[in-house]
Amino acid sequence: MNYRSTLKNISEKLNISISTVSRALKNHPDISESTKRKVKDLAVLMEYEPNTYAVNLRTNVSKVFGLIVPAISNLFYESFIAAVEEDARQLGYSLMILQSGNDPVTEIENLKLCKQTRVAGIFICVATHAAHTETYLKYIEAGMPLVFFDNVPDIDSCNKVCPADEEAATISAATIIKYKKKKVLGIFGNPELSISRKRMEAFRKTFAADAPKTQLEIQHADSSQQAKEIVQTYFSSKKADHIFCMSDEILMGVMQATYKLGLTIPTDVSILAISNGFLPALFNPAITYVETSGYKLGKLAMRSMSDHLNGQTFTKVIILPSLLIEGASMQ
Amino acid sequence: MNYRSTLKNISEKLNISISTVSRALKNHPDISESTKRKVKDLAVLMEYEPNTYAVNLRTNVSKVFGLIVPAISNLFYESFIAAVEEDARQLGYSLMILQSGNDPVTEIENLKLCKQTRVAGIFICVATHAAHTETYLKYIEAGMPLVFFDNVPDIDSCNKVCPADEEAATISAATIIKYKKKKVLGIFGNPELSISRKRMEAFRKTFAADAPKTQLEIQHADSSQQAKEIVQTYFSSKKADHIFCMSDEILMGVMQATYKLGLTIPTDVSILAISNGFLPALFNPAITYVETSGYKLGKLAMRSMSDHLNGQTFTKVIILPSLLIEGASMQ
DNA sequence: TAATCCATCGAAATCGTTTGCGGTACCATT
DNA sequence: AATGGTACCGCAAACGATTTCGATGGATTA
Repeated sequence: MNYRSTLKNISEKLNISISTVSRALKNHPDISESTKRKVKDLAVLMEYEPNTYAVNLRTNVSKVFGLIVPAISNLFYESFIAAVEEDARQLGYSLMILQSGNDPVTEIENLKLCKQTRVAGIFICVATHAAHTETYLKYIEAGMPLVFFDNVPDIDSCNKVCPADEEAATISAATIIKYKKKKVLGIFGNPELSISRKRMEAFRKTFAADAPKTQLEIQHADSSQQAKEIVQTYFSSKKADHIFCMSDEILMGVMQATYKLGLTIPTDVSILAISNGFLPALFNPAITYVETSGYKLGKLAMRSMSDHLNGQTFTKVIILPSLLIEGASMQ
Repeated sequence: MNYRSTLKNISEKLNISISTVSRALKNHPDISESTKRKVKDLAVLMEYEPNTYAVNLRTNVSKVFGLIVPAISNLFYESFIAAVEEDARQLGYSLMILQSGNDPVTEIENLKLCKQTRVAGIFICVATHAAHTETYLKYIEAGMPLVFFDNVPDIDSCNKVCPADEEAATISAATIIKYKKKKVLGIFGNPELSISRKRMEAFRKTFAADAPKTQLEIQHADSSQQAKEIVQTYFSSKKADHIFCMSDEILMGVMQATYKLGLTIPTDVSILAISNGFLPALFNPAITYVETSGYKLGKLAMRSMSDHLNGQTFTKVIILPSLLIEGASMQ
């Protein structure tokens, strides 16, 4: 690379001072048009590009956002990342993406790395078992622009963007009730996750209120494999006329179990999931789902970040509304 | 953040010079053990962390890799990224991820950004219609460590890691021949992509050599939607006993078409795909596929990058061997 | 005793950019 | 002729870390 193209370099060739070159390139009013022209022309010719590190060192801010997720290989995060990247580019920022592997220790390392890199802000979906409330608070109090998304800590005064967990579960339950299902198997994720808890409680509550006679069985699965086993075990003794899946991962396991069991959808059993939207369209019949879009959430997250960066002091919690997308997995 | 913790800061509190502090923290032999202790203790206490920008400005290298992909939301790239991120972390590097959106202009912008950021190296999967051979060469000649992956340009002397395109297609064809399929519909991606061309040619060649009497029809699809339409149109007039899918995206469209057409797999039509492995397991029956793992490719890419960084001067092309994973979509 | 050596440390330059402040020249007013 | 104003531009000090080249003082050796 022509790393050798610097302000000093240009200034020497033009016999003017470094400051003048710097100002000329920035259209400073102090500099005459003729000088600006000469400088700019030479800068283009020499393929001048400011040294990011020198700039950052001086200004102490960088045009980079940190983004921490449990794992990149995930339909939801993936689309979230894509959305954030799009908007970041628009604003002249780029993205440093870090995986925590759902490990609290790695998560902290990643946060440190972001701090070291002096990122302009951090998007973070906290790890399942991470309860570093103090750590997060430390960053917030130090003025680091922080936007939590999806799985967020129990901190009041911080910026969060979340899918409407309760609403999604409520809509799900209401839909199941509408179809007059009597025996429902609801599979949720790890109960230590706030998402799982919130969804489950809202789910339960809706049934209790609107269809108390429904036979409701709640189970928890940590992986799609577990979800699959739950369904297989369940159907070996009992039968349900509906299976609800809290997430894409669970949906995957459930679908495989129905294949194995030879269950026809929706006649033998109907299915409804909360999903990002990619998987449901893959099956036949298409699965009816309540959408929680990672992409849309990403857009919201960036807006929250921008607001913060633009000096908005009060924190806020943004909820992404849910949407029922009808497939053909219910009747 | 306690950005105020600098070498100068520490040196003042200890009444020693900045240089001594710097050396003490780096275990320089010139510094006495007692001084080292004092410095290190205070550094920990003050949560000292070197200013990355100052370091980079001085050394002119950063511990960041650039990674450019057409899109993050893609099963293959996603797992590739995950693998690279894992290894990068191990080596103390982090990842700057950029999407080109498959647009040559954006791709160049991203390359520039990488250059500006003085990344330690770049992983890049070039955009479909990108033929900036000169641009790539410029970077290579300037000494920028570059590793091309998956979709690579036609440049000889550069580092590439690719799935074994020919081999994957050859294995696919051989498998189809083994099952004695007579009428095969092969759907490939955009023919302008070297991947598509390579796979198609190898595919054709195998049939020509080993089963010349097979009725082979080749079609191209740019999206899963197109793949779906191709199958629907095809089956409206003719019938095939096998459909081959060059990629996950095509597989998606094909599967939806078979649903629509009411085709049973593998009795009505058998299916084989080249895939990352995620999708095939989702269907019932599971799709037989030839694996091209993004994850494994990511590992290889990082190895190539490391070698380059460690002074290996000769370039090389690494091919990731293919593997047939038997599902139940063929009989 | 003088010369040498080693262990410890500091001063200062350097990386490239930004910016406050001051300076020069020139023209227009009184 | 003295003053004020304006348009341009340069000096030099930051930003924080690294590193070269010495410097110092005490211990060792001839």
